[in-house]
Amino acid sequence: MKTVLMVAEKPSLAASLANILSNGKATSRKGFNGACSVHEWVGTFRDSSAKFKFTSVCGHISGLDFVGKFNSWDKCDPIDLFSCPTEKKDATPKLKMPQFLASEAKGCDYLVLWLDCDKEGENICFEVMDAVSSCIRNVRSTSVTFRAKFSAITEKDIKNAMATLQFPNENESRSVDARQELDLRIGCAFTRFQTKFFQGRYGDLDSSLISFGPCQTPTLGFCVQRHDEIQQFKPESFWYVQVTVDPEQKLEWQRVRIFEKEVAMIFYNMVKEQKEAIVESVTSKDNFKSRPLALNTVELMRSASSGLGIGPHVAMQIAEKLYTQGYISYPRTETTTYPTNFDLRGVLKLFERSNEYGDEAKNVMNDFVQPKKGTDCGDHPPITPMKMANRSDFDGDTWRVYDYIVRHFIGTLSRDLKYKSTTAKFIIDGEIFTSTSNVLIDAGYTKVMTWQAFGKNELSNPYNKGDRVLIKDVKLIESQTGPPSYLTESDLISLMEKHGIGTDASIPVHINNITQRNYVSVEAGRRLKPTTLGIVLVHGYQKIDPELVLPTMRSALEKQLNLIAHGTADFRAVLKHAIEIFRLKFQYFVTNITNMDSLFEVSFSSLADSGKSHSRCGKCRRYMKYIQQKPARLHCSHCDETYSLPVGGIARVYRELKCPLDDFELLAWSSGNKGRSFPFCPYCYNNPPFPDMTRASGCNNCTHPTCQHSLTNLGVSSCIECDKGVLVLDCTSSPKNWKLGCNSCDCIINIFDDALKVTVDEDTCECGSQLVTVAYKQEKTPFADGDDKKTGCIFCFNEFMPLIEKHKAVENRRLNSSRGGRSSRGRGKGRPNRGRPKPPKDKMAQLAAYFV
DNA sequence: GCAAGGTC
Repeated sequence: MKTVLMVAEKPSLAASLANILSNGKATSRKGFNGACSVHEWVGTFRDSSAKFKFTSVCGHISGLDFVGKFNSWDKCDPIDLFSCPTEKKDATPKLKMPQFLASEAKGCDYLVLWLDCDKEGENICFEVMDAVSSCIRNVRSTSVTFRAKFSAITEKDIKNAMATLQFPNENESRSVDARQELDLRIGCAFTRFQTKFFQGRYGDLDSSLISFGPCQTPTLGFCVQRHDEIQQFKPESFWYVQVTVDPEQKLEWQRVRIFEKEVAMIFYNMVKEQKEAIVESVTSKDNFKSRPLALNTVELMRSASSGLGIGPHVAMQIAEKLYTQGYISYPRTETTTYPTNFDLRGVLKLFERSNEYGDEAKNVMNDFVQPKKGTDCGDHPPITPMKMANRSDFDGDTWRVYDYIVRHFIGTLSRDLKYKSTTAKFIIDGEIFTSTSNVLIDAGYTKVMTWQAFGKNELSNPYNKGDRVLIKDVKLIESQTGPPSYLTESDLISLMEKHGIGTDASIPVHINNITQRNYVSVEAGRRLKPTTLGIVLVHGYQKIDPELVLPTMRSALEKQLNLIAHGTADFRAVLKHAIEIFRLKFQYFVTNITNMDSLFEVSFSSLADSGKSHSRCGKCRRYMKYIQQKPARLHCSHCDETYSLPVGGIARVYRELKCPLDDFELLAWSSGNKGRSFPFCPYCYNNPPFPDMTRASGCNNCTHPTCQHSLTNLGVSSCIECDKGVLVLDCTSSPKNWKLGCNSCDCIINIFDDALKVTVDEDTCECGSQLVTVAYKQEKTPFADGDDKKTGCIFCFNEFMPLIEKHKAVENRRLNSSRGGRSSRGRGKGRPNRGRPKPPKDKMAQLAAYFV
């Protein structure tokens, strides 16, 4: 019997598709990666009986990244990112997706791909084929691998897809490869360049990353565009005639308003003369407010933001949680129409006993209205509740999102809101005024979607045709036009959707990005107000190359990519062309960055003006400025150089000591009272002097052979907690505090309280540790024999034991080494002892290495 | 420390 492997895009879909195709007979087991399940049954494939295995991936298997040194910000020029090699890497290594698929594919004869029917899905088809290519023979052959094309998750559609299997479309997949490569190269090149450029010049930028991206930047552009409209807005005065009749009722003027005072005055003077208004006509009509379409992702995000005050990012996190707990259906979908066979009444029935919706659910059940027809995008059914919940089952916001989804669902099956509008038309000396009353006839869906309730239920108009109504008062009112408001998050989502920026899944990510990077702030009513940084960035792009911030940039790119997808253009040619265009744009941007910089200059303070004088530069001997704002930096305004500093903590001047290599003053970094600390040279920290010293290293990682602060001279033993680190004597807070700190992990051992001096000897203990000499003031010596100075091993010398801070790891170590005492000098090379620390690297070998 | 796109 042949075996057919079938793969969906996510675990939930594999389960429901398997259930449909097996007529509910599939058995399920968890895959070895813990995330995916495998559903198995026996059925018929190509007229023979066959074993089916249905599993899934979790989105993309792999993602694109740069190779090796091109991932380092310091080892390459951003322009290189347009031409450097790239490689595919596991998207989520812990899922072990390729291994999982390969293991399930063993022994399979056919592959049927049930990935989502869009370009990303087509791309994942090829990722799946790659993953199983060593396990399924001829996986690229059209007699082995098939593509199921479905447009709804319904039995009819799915079984039809199974009966009319097609082949994966490589062109569509390649267009996604191209998009990935372009996004990566463009985004990273611009981001690295502008981040380094502006961080090297300003001290008070409120973001530690100045990112650029083909989606996030136009998204920011929308917010700044509205800001500009507000700034440029000039209020205009206008006038209108306000008539009040008796009984008290203000009429609306048909001319609404007039922008010339003289003209308005003429009308005012005319109307003012009259005592009566004549009712010329009274007309009525029924109006409707339509029940909502079935709920999709974008609408959920918009309503959460505008109605519940919950941002799209958080709203989607909540929706996903509700989904995985089985309370709602899959929350990422564009579709706004229920599948034809969807059991709407079944869902409604879930809520008949609910305290919250019971009455509404029963009413709607008895007065069931067919939902409005929306769009079927062929992805997933609209978002609906799946299970009844009570208020007490969730925290506040989760409840509010769930409550919204339920009410929206019931709303789609309710009647439209209906009201009667009656308009009376008045004539006053030829001028027309009106009065309209709106009377609710049927609250319809707003009974359950109460926030949309009819607000202006008024008394019906009392007027009849031909009535003469007494005019009580006539006024000429002056007013001014007002500026627009900042974009609401909900407006922004609509704009992004309209311009094709991001997808339903990525829209909240982009919005989150521009807030996290401090380009916009979320104000009252979830309105997005750009920050100075956001404004300056967008205006800067507009000065240099407006296309960089235009929403059309993404769609133009998509157009190019579609040529690949449709097979009308060659993948290589399109990609090469697009990369070249953006490479030139990037070059132009770099050479003209001063245009953007002139905007930064006005808004931010230069490094030279920020921070405090701190320590001396090794090149010019002048004091450098210490900028403590994130990211912490030292700036030498004379040399115009910026040196980054360790993240967090503080870097104080270290006794005016100097690095023997470059003459820079040493700093002592400390992450706090009981945290890590080490000395470092700001120059070496940014430009490691030795090949075995990585960037961002302190002196405790420096292998300088003779410097008194180096690892070579202060290293005591290999770390007792981690594999790769060395415990190094840390004198930065001596003589108050002496300690050993690991140069790799967080391990710290406090030693020799109140000691005058601690030094690391040349000799080693037989356990492999360097011996240490400690000296105390005579009156403070802790030793029983009254000696004020002793040499021994921190770990083995009994007299040192009480002077080493109790530490679990130290305790363990003592058990392994009961011997105490002095050096075992002359006893030959220390035997390798299991469970005992390895000695620090051999000093002579290191010395030799430098002089080669 | 970068992008955007899937999804857990």
